[in-house]
Formats: sequence, structure tokens, C-alpha cells
Amino acid sequence: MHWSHFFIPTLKETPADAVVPSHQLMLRAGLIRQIAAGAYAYLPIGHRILRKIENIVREEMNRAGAIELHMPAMQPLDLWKETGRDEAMGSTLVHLPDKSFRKGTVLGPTHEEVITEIVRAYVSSYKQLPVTLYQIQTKFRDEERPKSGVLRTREFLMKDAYSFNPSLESLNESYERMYEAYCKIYERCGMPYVAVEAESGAIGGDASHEFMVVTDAGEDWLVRTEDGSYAANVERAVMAPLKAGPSQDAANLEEVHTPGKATIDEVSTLLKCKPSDMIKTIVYSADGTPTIALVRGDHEVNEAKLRKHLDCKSLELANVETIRKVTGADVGFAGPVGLSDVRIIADQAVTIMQNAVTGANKTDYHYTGVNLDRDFSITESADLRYAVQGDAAQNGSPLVFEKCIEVGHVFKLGTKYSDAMKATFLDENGKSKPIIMGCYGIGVNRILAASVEASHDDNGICWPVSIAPFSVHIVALDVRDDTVMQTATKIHDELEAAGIDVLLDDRDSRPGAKFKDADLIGIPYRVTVGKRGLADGIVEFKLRTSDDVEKIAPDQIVGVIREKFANL
RNA sequence: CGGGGCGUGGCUCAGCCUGGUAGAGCGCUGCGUUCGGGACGCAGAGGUCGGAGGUUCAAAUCCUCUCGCCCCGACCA
Repeated sequence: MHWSHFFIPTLKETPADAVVPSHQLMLRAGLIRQIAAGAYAYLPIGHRILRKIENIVREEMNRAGAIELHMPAMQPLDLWKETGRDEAMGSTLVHLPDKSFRKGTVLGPTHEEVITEIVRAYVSSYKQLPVTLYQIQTKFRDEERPKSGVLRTREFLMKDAYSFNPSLESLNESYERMYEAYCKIYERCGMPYVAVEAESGAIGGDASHEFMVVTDAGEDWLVRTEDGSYAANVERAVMAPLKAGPSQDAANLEEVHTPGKATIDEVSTLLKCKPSDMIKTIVYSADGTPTIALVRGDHEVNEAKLRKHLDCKSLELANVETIRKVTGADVGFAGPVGLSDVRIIADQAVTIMQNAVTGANKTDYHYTGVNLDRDFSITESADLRYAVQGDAAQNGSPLVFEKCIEVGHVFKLGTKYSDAMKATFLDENGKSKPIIMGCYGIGVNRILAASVEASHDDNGICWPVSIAPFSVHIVALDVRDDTVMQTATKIHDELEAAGIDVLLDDRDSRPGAKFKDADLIGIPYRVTVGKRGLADGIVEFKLRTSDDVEKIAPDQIVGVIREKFANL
């Protein structure tokens, strides 16, 4: 490809709206153009990269036995009503206006409903199972706040695969195979990924892993141990129980006046104690029943853990009236002392506290010197909180926290969708059973953006060969010199004939600008052809990621490059 | 959805407070000199100042409404 015949609108300056490196560099390198909040055009260079990623994904999916199909982005709302996800997705689900289209049409944010509709129509026997189907398609989600360029958009490309299995063992096999395919995909894309245990979220199901790329531009947190033995989404992370400190003399239970001081910060400041000396008492409504969670003042309740522990369908913070009724006080003065007839679940860290401070269940009063068993009792204790800095994993290894971006997610769905949509099959004994499902998603554009986040320097992007828009970038200097252009064109043609993607910068620009652009768009191998070099009988060969320049005879450069690619 | 910020040529921004001929740099076109890490000179093209309404003799500038975009937070398969 000749640059002058292509379309690569590079920018010298960084657009002001771009904040994260991947966004800045993708704009500057001419990969994308923003059309609206959360909607981007992929310009030719960006498009080529997406295609390369897609091909890797496709190859690995096919190798793992998944079968490609294509489903519509436009979907009947009725399908979503069958699973109740029309409400669960809330405003994220994009509804087409009734008057401009058929009543009740939505744009697919994901395709569990549609794929289940297809499978239930055609699959009726165990003999047709298992089967894994996938597509690579544009998804629509009306995100409240698109951000960070291409990392969080309202329209995005996703590879979504769905497995349909006759048994849990079969599901586990499909899941395992997808998990391994995902690892290969990220490896082939040259991405430093981490597979972490994850919560399964609103999609339901009982097991899932996320594939994360560590980057400051990310919106998620993962925790892992320094020894590499454990990695999890922070939502999911399980910690070693805290050990009790040295035992203190039990203080007397005392009621203190704390007028208007309702928060942990206010009370700890007033009483000159640490937040970690306080017990945070949070009243929830679990399936409509008031339920109390206790965590240490410096900890946060992890509602996913609490929900799982309670095994309840709905869990929300209790409203003000409920809190008044249960505690007899305004919000901010709740405590476990004196409460009965309500389920109280204490986080493990609370069970080892001594002489704690809590609300007194009396507006404007707190207790000090509160001790478990002597002053209050709990129904049970459990792990209810988010991991924090200083926690250790269950094997005792300290947890480290890292910001990350999710690039893939594998779930075991179970029968959530097949139950709701009556997707059943007859087993060997002629018995009707719901099909067991798994689903597996990869954010294709996120791989692109995460790859830039993971691999760039001050001058631009550094693509791995596998997903680079071109493999070799020939910079022709002195383009009006016939020898230079003949040599550069010959190298270009021969590389192209050898099946290597090559870009020839044949623009009549000054060398500095061409080198800057070359670094910016980040093609892994660069060949410089100039009058000066040719006079010495050489062209220059350089890696994007290195300053070392190899001088190679023009008639040997193609062989050298072909050899490199043969070894990849 | 709460809080903050910003909309002036393809990009970066000045001008607005204190109303009076729409500016600079980059990029673009032409000519010339240059030519190994974003050159220079000369001559050009390109803007309903996001939109609507209002105040005024006069609005990019003041007022009201509105739309869009970015950031923080909440939310998020």
C-alpha cells in the first residue's frame, strides 16, 4: 500500500477532549474519528487493526469448535420480556421509537435472548448437543456516560459466543475450551492479560472469569497476590480473615452525645477515634425483610457478597422509614446494641473488634466501649466486605490492587435463559430438560484500545506484529530521486508478493515529518530508503521499539524480513 | 442522573470581563528556496463564532432558553 493512495489523517497536536493515552494516540494516528458521544468511525488504519483482531478471534473460536453465525442487531422487545431483561437492562437497552419503526423493537446490547430463541426452535434432542455458536457483531448500549475514547462506547464490536450443553459436565468442558481459546487470543494479540475470578453480574449464572488488561485508564480493579497464585475482580476477591489485635481491658459501655454527627468521619473526628474503631451498621431490605450488615468503619459492604450470603433476589438499602422503625433513630445513629428481632450479619473483621464505637439507636447519640457478646449479639458472621489495601489472600500472600480494563468475560449461565424461554431437550431417557448454557464475550475494540494502552511510548503506538495495521513501514526519503523510489517500490512490491503487509510512505514530505508519523502509527518494522544510504549501498532496518539501526543491502532486505516473518 | 468545565476554520487556542471591521499557530492550495527526526519566504482558500430568542443604533462578547462534547461521581453484560 502506498501512503499517498491510502487514508491516514495523522494529527500533530493532541485533541483537547482526549484524556487517556489510547484515545489521544488513536486520534492522532488517524485510527478513529468521534462522530457522537460513544460512537466512533474506524478509519482505514483502525479498521485494518480491527479486522486483524477479528481474524485472530475467529481462528481461535473455530479451532475451539465454535460455529459462526450472524444475528440481527434489531430485536423484538418481546424476546426481552420473556427473560425479564427488558427491565433488568433498564435504560441501557436502546429502544427504537415506535412511530419510526415497528412497535417494540430494540437494538441488541447482547444476544442471549436471540440465540436462545434460535436454539429452542431447532434443538430438541441430546443428540444435537453440545453446540457452541458465535458471532462478531455491533452491540448497542445506551451507557450513561461513555468515556475514555474507545474504551467505553455506546456502540461497539463484540464477539459473543454461547454454548448449549446437555449437562453440567458438558458445560464445564465448553467453558474450559472457551477459557483456553481466550488465553490464546490474548496471547496472539500480544496483550499482557490477567484472568481473574469475577462476579457474574446481572446476566446471572454461577461462575465466571474476566480477562483484564492492567492499565491506569481502566475502570475496574483487580486484586492479585504477589506470588501470582490468586487473581480476582475486586468485587469478588476473598480475603484471609483478619487476626484479632492484642486484647484490651474491656471498657464500660457509655452513651455519648454526638449531635448531628451521622457519618463515620464526623463521629471519629468528634470522638477522636479511628474509623477502624467504629462499627458501621447498614440496614438493608432483603426481599423486603429488614436485614442488618455490620462492617468496620473503614470498610465497605460488598453487596454482591451480602446478596450471595443471604441468597436473596432483591437487595437494596432500606428506606428512611424502615431504618427508623428498626433502629428507632434517624439515619446515621444505627448500631447493633439492643436490637432484636432482626437478622444481623457481621463481617468477620467486626467479630474481633474491641471497645468499638457504634450508633446508639437514638438520634444524636453513639456508644463507646462496645464489645460483642457482652453488649450485643449477632445472628452470624461472614465475609461481607470489599478487600482493601493491607488485606491478604487466603493463603496469606498480600493482595495488590491494580486498575484494569475488561477485555473479555466467560460465564457459566446455567439455565437462566433456557428456563425463562423454555429451551429444552429430550435426554437419553426421553426426559425433557432445560439446556444448560454458557456465554463468552470479547470486546473487539477494547482489545484495540487496551493494546494501545499497554504498548506505546512518548512518540506513539507500538503495535505487536499480529495486529499491526501493516507489518513493515517503508519510509522513502527524497521521493523525487528515481533511484530511491525505484528501490523503495521494489522492496514494497516484493514484500507484498511475499504476503507481508507493507506500507510505503511515498509522500513528498520532509524526513522529520515522515519519521514522526512512522513512530506515531507504530508499525513494528521500519525500512528507511534514502539517497544518503543508497550512496553507501544500504537501506536501514529498524524496530519500532528499538533505537538500533541495521544497515542492509537493498537487494537483501526482503530476504531478511521474510526470514523474520518465517520465524514468527 | 448529581457536580464541574467547554463549544470561535480540519487541529490547538486567543478575543468575551469593559458590545463597535473575526484573529494567531499548525494543517491545506500555488510559487520559490530547502530536505535524515514535525524548515522558511511570498501569495491564497477556508469561519451563519453550536442553535433559537431577547436587550441594543450595533452582539462571538450581555440576558434567557436549548443542543452538543469532555471530566469527576453514581451506574454498568
